[in-house]
Amino acid sequence: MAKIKTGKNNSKKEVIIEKAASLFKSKSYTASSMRELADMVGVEAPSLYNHIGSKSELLQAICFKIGNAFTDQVEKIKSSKISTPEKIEAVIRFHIEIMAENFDEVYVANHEWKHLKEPYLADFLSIRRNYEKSLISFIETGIERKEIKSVNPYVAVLTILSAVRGLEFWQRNKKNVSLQVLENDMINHLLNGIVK
Amino acid sequence: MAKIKTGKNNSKKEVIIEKAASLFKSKSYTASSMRELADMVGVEAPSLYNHIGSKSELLQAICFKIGNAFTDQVEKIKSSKISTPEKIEAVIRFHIEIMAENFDEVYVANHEWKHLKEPYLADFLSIRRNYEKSLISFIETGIERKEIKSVNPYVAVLTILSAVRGLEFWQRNKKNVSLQVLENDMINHLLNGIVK
DNA sequence: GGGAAAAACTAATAAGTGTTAGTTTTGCAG
DNA sequence: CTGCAAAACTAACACTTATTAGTTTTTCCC
Repeated sequence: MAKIKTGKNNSKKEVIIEKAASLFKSKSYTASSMRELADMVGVEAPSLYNHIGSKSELLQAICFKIGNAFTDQVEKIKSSKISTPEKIEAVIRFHIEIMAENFDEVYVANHEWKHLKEPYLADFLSIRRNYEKSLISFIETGIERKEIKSVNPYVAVLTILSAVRGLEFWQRNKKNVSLQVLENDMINHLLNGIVK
Repeated sequence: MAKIKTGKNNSKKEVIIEKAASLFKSKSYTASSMRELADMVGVEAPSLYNHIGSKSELLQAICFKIGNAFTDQVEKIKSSKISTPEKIEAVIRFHIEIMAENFDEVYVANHEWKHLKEPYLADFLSIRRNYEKSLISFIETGIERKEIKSVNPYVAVLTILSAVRGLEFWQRNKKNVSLQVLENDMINHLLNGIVK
């Protein structure tokens, strides 16, 4: 029995997950009710359970979709032979890209992962830790190769990742600053600073 | 009738707010119950209402305490006659300082302000917007004075504020990186970059 | 069109929510 | 020691929560 297609090329389960991401983003996971989600989907709450297992399964789907997207991208960069500044530039670019395409999901993964249940919480944190380690080793290699100043790699990664995460605040100024300016300026700032 | 002092020099209301910040930080505002908070204070839930008006009043107290702390500091810098890079350095330093001293409150203000009720939500957002504007005008002045590269001021502020906000992730590595290294490295990174 | 599976519905449950009412205990001023 | 106010308590309310059970409707292949 083929899965039912609704509208585009998404199963109903995927539609529910998308709407859940939007709802969880605007109201937070705990403050979102299955009844509200059902309203958005256009159905009564119990009907959701014909397609999903539970509320927390929705959060899991969102968090791991995003976690895996970032991990996949960083693995690609790891195996490419470009300079360290170029690697960092590539990281910032795919962060912005993933965020632009999956804004709600990224937001939810960043803000609501705390409400994952074990063992998913531990798994998610492990994914994040590994991702961080990959970036730290980029910086370490760059320092060895004298491409990067002799800084504390952990602090550099913290600074870069935090700055990039802050893109979630950018939306409200969409009109004033284009995606291109944002991307290029942030890369320049994080690589070369802003002092003349 | 003097306020009752418990332990140090805090009224019971202040103790409740402190515990609330700790609880809201670890479980989020919506997922925290007044019964849990009461447990932490060592009292039954209804007794809390002898000292506070409501759950959301606690969130208000936390958010505006932090919002005002940041506003006060930025006003001081505004009226000091130092160079723009020095101003930015000062901003980063007091962010780290306020965060080190009021970790839970800063975390809650950053993550849970969404659950403020009107008109407090609008007030809080207004405080934040004004704070951002102050920083943007620092950068603009710096560009005029040729102290700062000709960058988009909004993006520069977004980058700096986001990086500094990311300090909330630092705690788990307290052992590895000292506060001094963190502070100095981040300032250097955000001013001068990391590329050799 | 008949039949089966998928997915919708209504009704209900058990647990947890913030908060109020009413009462008892505590702690201090005179 | 008396009296009074502050602050604790228990009991309860009105509501919302995620989820299950049981039933009816819809969808779709043959």
